[in-house]
Amino acid sequence: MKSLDGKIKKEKENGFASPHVKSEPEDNFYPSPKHEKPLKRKRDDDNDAEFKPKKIKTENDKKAKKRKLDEPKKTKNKKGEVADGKKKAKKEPEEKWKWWEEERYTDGSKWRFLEHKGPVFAPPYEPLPSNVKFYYDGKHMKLSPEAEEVATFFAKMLDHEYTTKDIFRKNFFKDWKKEMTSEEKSKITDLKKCDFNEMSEYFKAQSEARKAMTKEEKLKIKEQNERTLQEYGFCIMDNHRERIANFRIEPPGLFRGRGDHPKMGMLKRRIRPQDIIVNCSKDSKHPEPPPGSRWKEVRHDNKVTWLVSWTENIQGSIKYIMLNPSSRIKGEKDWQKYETARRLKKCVDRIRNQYREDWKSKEMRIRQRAVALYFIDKLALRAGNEKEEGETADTVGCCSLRVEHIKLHPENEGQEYVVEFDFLGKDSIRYYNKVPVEKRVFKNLQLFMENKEPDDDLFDRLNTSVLNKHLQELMDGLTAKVFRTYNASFTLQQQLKELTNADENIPAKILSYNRANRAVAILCNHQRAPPKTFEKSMQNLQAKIDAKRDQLSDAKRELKSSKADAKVRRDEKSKKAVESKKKAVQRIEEQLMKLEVQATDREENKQIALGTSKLNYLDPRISVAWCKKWGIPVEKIYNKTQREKFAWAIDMADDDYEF
DNA sequence: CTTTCTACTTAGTACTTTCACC
DNA sequence: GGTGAAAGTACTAAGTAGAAAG
Repeated sequence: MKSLDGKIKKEKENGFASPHVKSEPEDNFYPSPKHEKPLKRKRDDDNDAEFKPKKIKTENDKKAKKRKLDEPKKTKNKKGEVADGKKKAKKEPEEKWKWWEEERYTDGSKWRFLEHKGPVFAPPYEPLPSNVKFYYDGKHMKLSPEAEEVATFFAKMLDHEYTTKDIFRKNFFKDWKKEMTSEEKSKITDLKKCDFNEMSEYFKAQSEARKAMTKEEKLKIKEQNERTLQEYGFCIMDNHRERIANFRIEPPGLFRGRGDHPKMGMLKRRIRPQDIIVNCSKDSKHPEPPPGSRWKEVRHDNKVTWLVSWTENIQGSIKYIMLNPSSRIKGEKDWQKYETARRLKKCVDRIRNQYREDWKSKEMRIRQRAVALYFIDKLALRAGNEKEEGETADTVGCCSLRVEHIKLHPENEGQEYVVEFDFLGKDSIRYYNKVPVEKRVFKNLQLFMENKEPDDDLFDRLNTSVLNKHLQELMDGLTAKVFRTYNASFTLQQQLKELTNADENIPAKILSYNRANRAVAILCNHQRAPPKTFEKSMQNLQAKIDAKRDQLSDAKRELKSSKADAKVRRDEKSKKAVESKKKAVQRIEEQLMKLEVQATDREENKQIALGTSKLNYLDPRISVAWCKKWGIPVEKIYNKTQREKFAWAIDMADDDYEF
């Protein structure tokens, strides 16, 4: 039974960042070029933009435009753009297709026309030069190309800790042997006797050489990449040229799952044309397989969004090539997600009352369902599908929690009915939290845990499918994950309201935004490994602070002496000197404060990742509205990629948007 | 009903580029 | 103009959820 030291855990009081003021690293803000949007069309005048896919719904009375052919946009690279003249920041957006002003398909189909060039395969294996040798038991051994390739995968990871892990080594060795000739197999029987060092050194040298390339060489590569992107990185879907997210096939290598993965080290095999299923429209120009090869299959299924798929050999799951988040097909779905969350907002009170009632149910399954839902709602836990044991790392979500993952404290640090959670969630990220719960919940948990072993399911009468079926009855389209979206977005909106101070300048407001964002990230338990350079960069910052302090005391001393001087001399000049010294002191004090605040900010962000919530949980219209309301350029909040993904929100949200 | 399959979203990290500073 | 940190991007694993199969 796991008992964790109470001190290691991070503080996590359901979520809110401590309220210091801090400044963001950067503070050269351009004076808001006022994000002008000529009166956007209103999406709906009745009530909030309802987004119901699969239902016939004409976007308010407005006649939606037909999806018709407008010329595919040329996508120039940024360099080209700069070349063609003064910065015309405004020019691009105007010619962008506004898919959100068009009607959606209501028949479950995802497209009418789809044409693409197929995937880009991993480059073929290049055998090592003959001077780079592999040694077995101290003796040079020339490997067959197949065995050599797999050996290089291991050699490339030599510096990594996981090549020392037993499971990794065992899995690797087993799969490596499969690639060996029978001779090799009979010779190489012990991984410990394998010396990959020359190979490893060779790759390091290669990567150094790559870094040391001349400007011209680098540019050439860049141009080649750009050509590949233009050729394979886009497709035509319903008359629009859309960016593909991942048009390159995953190269072979050694699988590294996250956390304690039983399959780590296994060989991820090379994908060939005959493994590939292509999806496109019948009347499109079909992608050509590489000369001398053929596709596994070409199909024309417009009920799905993917262009290419293949089955991966580690878990046997299917991988897909799909479109970029900026595409219509992803954007519509994203928008819809937030509309579902907004519908939940309207009925969440009812649902909460209902599950509270259900805590008293005489049926065990209903009580379990109600307690689980309470956790999902209050703590933003994931649903917790069951997983095949031994196939993946041992992680859980709400429905799959086991008895060993919680501890009950009738009384803890002055609070009653505290539940202590400690488990590994998605990506083997630890979730640790101590939360006071209502007495009824507490009593129910005691009941659920009675006569169970630590590794028994806490909710033995519940799974995600049962839970979701129930949720579906409470609200159309409601599933467990909607609660995460809802609570995240709601928290952002509420925190922005609370933290934004009208009198503050733009950097301070952005700081507040980041704080609100951080509150959500904490709620959703979005963590990251502290950056490798963290300690160092923290030290650098501290050094800067110290230097600033010294500078400050110097300045103060000077001020003092100039004051004394002025007292004696009593002339204009020395008075002026005093004034300027005063100013200097003030300026330095300000700078010092900023640095200190920056340090706090960075410290607070050490293990918290803001990106995931920003990209996946926060209704972008809340952020856009906030920017508009306070005259903050959207660019301060969203970088270019993010602005492309959220173009719909940027276009449609007014400053008074309410989630 | 349970299990398996499929399609899609969400996730952290490694790598690459940009930017601020000397 | 060189360097190191920060920002941005690419990558792909790991989830959710619903449908199909057994």
